[in-house]
Amino acid sequence: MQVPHPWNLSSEAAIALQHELAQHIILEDQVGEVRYIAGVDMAIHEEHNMAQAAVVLLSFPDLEIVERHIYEEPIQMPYVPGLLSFREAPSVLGAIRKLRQKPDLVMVDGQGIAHPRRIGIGAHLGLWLNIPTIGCAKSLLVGHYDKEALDEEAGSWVPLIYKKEVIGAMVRTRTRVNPMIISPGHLISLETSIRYVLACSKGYRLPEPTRLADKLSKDKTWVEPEASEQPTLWS
DNA sequence: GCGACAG
DNA sequence: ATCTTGTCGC
Repeated sequence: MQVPHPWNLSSEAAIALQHELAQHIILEDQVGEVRYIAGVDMAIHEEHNMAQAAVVLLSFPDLEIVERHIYEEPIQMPYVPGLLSFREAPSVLGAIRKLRQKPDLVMVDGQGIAHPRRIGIGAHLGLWLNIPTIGCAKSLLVGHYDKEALDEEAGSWVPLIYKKEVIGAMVRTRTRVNPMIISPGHLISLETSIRYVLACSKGYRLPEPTRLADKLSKDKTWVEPEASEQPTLWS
């Protein structure tokens, strides 16, 4: 398939590319042993037209911080509902490139396949990296669910439906707090996605990987540690 | 035609 | 995403 591909596309070209790429998304588990989970997120400094992407690598199941990196670059694309990956993925990939250890699973802020064309930024990144990914969004892009059927207790969830199909789940990661929208990205099933999200939830609405990445992306005092001489043993 | 619309 | 203080509840 066409990965890599350019990211600065017109909306029409981007949508056409999504239709093509969506054909290659795999929702069967190909998740081997999970020892490292990465969380990624991005913040914007509108005044300087800069994007600050962050990646935090955690050990699993301990969830101890192993690595954290920041990557900055000018914003290239505007935010267009349904085309978020074209705005954020380039920066996020810049941050992921700094990882010394390859993650076994990546949790992304945004939708996985819970998207109009079944390829939100979570799924898109999974395809690009060829690594299992999970989409963890704070709000809905598309889909509906039975609000009454979702219990208030942490751990409960209900399926997210779109055009008669299950595209994800509304997951209560914390008691009496708005649910997170969870959907598989690539190389993983919905059930497994929910399992890892709950295993990474530690008393906050956002699971640890994305919660820490979110915090780091907004950090203005962060100074990237001394670049090591060790070569990366993957990307 | 009219709303809805990840971050 | 970002603009922003205090405040209610576990």
